[in-house]
Amino acid sequence: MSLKHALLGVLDARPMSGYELKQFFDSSTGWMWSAQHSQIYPLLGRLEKAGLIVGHDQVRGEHLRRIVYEITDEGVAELRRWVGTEHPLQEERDPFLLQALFFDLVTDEVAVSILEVYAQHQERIAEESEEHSSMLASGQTPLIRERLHRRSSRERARITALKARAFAGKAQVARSRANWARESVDLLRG
Amino acid sequence: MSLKHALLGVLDARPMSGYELKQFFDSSTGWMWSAQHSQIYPLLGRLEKAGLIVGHDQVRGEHLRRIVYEITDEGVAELRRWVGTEHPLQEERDPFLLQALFFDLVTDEVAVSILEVYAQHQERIAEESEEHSSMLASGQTPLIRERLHRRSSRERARITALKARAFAGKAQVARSRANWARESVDLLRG
DNA sequence: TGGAGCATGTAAGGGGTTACATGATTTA
DNA sequence: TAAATCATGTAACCCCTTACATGCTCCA
Repeated sequence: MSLKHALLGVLDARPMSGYELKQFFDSSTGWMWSAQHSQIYPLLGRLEKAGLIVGHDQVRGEHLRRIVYEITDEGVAELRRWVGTEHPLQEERDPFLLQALFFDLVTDEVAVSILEVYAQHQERIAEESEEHSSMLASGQTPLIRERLHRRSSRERARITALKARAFAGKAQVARSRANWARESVDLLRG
Repeated sequence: MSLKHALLGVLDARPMSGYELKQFFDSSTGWMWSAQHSQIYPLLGRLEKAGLIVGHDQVRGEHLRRIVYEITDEGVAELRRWVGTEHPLQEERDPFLLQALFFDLVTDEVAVSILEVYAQHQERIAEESEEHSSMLASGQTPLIRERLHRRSSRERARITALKARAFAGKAQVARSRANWARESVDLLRG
């Protein structure tokens, strides 16, 4: 139920429509979670039925309608409960490492070329996450500003520090994957 | 289609039954992939229908039967094709980092306790993967011995090096997650 | 006026987990 | 003889992706 709590977590900053949520997920390399709109819209409906969010209809122009969802007190309570709970830590399942496990079946050249694309991809994620982390630390992303709006300065410091930490984690993992891939390339070229 | 190629990759070392494959996946913290038997048995049937593997019935005692699957030449070709292909690199979706992103909703104590369990879990994965990596490097796991059976010593060196590298990657990622969690604990404790 | 973007939905199908179900063989 | 292990299957359900489907509004 990660998407559920990803939605609640964003709506805890400010009310949004399904369309806005989708755009937010797509920004900065998938934020920390992502989903297709076909998954978001039905889930928003279910969350409303469950009383965790409430939707308000808005009209733009004559007929273009959208539903802006706001988190309820129960929604915040559910999010807090989920965050404060230890969840079973599932097995790592990394399709790329599975592929790498069988690199002996292809030539060094092929393996190197696949590893280099992977390394670049992970480096991009690492850079974007580092960037996002420092933006959060200095309270410069649009959403963090809204989130901090009615908080005391003590709370603000804690919130920004913890959000920045999470993205630093994403960055570190990506950096470590990239380094491993670069080392592997060096080894194969050795 | 990762499980499909995980199965082919193991069967490329030696023939196995569904039951043995399941046990193999469960050994050493989920190997590089894992699956429930309810997913394995039907898939083996489909792979046989597709001609990538062939099953041979065996009987133990009077009535206990099992089906031992062997990879075919087409199976090896399919595995090689898959390994030599660049696959779309999907978004990172780490449920734990999502949870960590909202740690500001709980007390430092709760966050620390959750982070410590996570750190221990990742450290265990790192240790087991490092161990497995060096076992592979020295050709000491049961499966790698079977895999190397009919290979030249040149091939053997390359195969063990690459398999060990893949598990080294798993270890590095887990280590990096554990380090991040420990750093986070230090930060929260001030 | 046409195309990009706004906005929301449903349907089909694959991958994965949990639960249901059955029966044989070995070992304490 | 009872429990652990061997051994294989099906069914229901959830999450996610891809595709199908519709209509409005703003701007060049």
